[in-house]
Amino acid sequence: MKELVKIHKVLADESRLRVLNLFMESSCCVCEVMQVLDISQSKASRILTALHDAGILEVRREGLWAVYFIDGDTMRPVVKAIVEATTAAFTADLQMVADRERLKQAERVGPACARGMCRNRPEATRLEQPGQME
Amino acid sequence: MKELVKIHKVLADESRLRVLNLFMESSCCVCEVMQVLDISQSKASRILTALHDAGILEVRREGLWAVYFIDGDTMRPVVKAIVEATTAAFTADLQMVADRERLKQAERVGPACARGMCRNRPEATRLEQPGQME
DNA sequence: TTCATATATGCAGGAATAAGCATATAGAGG
DNA sequence: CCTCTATATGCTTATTCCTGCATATATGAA
Repeated sequence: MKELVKIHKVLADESRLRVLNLFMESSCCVCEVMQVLDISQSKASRILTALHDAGILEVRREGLWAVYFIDGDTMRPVVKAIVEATTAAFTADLQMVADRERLKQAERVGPACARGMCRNRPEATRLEQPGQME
Repeated sequence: MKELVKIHKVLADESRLRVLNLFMESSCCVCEVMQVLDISQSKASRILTALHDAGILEVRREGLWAVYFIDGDTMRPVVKAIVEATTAAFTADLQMVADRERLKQAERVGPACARGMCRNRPEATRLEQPGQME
């Protein structure tokens, strides 16, 4: 009951839905999410944390990176059913398709690099953002 | 996309979930909802309106009563899938079972009667509310 | 230890939401 | 027309939510 409210609450936000959509493509870390959606680092981090708290995502640490991912086996059945019903609607959505496409081009570099402020990899720049589509 | 946000937003509330649960039992009107959940008339009305706006419930007018109901055929597939995944979790929930049970005892009388202020049917009293269960 | 980089989080302002109260609307029946 | 009853809604207040900014924490390397 409380769990149901929590799940729907976390999915009742456009940005969080867009992030969830990325995980249909692959696992990703904070830096990739912020690149693809062109959002701030804190926002990306909070979204991933929220999806994790709701039992949708798992995390593992890989060096400096926190890699979030979906694990259908550990996900609770109720959660899984709702997530699947939701992601099913992503496949055909233009915005979502574009996001997943952009994820493929994202590099696993951090916020500094993504902002072009990294001395070690100055060539890593922010991904191009298309105009809003709806 | 906008639709997905809307659906999850309307389901991200305990009272609205409890109301949705009632429709697994049968169609109902505002007065029955307010009796079973022991909430105000305006709150019951707003909840039903919200579920209707989200495309979950339909309405028909029966005299003075507005009868809301679920129509699986007219419901949009996305909505239907999410609603079904959600209601599946209701069947085992104690609170939900109790609510559905109480709905069977509810009479289709209006707010005035439910408050015991109706001259024509003074015997119609508010249903007993059990202690909070979780 | 100290630095560099990636991620998490405390805080504050503004926006959206929820609920009660009072009132408006609508149908049924004189 | 008027009255009664059921439902819808405008207004106000309290609370919750979202986000940016700044800062803290964590990991790896020198």
